Amino acid sequence: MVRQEAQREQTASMEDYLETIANLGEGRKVVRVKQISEMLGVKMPSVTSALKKLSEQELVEHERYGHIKLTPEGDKVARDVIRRHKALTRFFAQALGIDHETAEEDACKIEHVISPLSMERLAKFVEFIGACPLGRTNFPSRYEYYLEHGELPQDCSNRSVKKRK
Amino acid sequence: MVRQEAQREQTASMEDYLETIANLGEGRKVVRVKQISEMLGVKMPSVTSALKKLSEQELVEHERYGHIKLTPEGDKVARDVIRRHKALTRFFAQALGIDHETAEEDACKIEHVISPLSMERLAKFVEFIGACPLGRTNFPSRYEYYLEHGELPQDCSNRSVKKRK
DNA sequence: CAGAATTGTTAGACATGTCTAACAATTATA
DNA sequence: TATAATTGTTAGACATGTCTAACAATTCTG
Repeated sequence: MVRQEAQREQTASMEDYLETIANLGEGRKVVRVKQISEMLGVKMPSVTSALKKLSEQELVEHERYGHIKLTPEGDKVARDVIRRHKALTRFFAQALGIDHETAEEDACKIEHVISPLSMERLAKFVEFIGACPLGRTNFPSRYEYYLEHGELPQDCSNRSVKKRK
Repeated sequence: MVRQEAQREQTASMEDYLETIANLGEGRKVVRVKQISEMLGVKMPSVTSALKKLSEQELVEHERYGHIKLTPEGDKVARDVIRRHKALTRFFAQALGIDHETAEEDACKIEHVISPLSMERLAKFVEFIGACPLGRTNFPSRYEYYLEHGELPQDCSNRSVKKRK
């Protein structure tokens, strides 16, 4: 319950800017203030202002009216945000069966606040159910049945565990 | 990626205050500014200021130097935050095997940003693995093996699925 | 019950991050 | 290439939520 700001390196906002710049810059594409502003749903002056802060921290290279580019350090931070984002999206979509849009929205929020430990475990969970056929057949199918019918499938009781031959 | 503030009823901060007041008030206990401030790790003037806002919204009853109490509406909001908090804590602790302290911290953050759909699914997931013995035996035990050894347990491969008799 | 200790409030500063309005630079095009 | 359209920046307002310092009320205690 205690809210003792865990001294994150970056705020959620700044992480969003870095993430967006990395995504827009994929494949050496030129990144523009306008694009960033549209992607994040903010006005251009907000972007300019964020770029100024990120430049001061040497996470972004940016000169007036000029190019926008992540520094190696900025890229490192961005990659990490993107890694969390992807793992969370996979979790919501693949493990919980959430529609992709909602999965994305939740990932966007949670990526900024989740602890490294939970993040790691969550990623492993997704890996696990993807990799383990037993996980896949026993978990998702019965889980989906449960979601749909609100009660456990027939073979899901203490008795059936033993009885099965 | 778009950050179009989903018009939450309350900000994360205000939700934290409501949640804390509800928790401190359990069993008709008197709630004090000092306690709230300690619980949330903020100074007392921050609490006074938050109480003023919440009073204006009629979520809290508070008179100068007097009692602090949730209105029925405030209680409704607080209960909902607490419900999310508990479900998230259970998920991290019971499903992912995270230590209780970290589970709490993550719940505290995520409770303010997760979508209703994901929240519901996540709760159902925890219910499911708690209720379904097949879920329990097939999922957590192999999952834990995977966490510990970094690779799948022996009976977890396409071959073994068929072979098992 | 009076002074001391504690608790609570007010006023106002500050940080973050957003916005609008006005202006400047760049780019496209007639 | 001059002008129009677009893109980007600056300046400054505003909202949220925190803090410190100073003061006020309440409660404890000798």
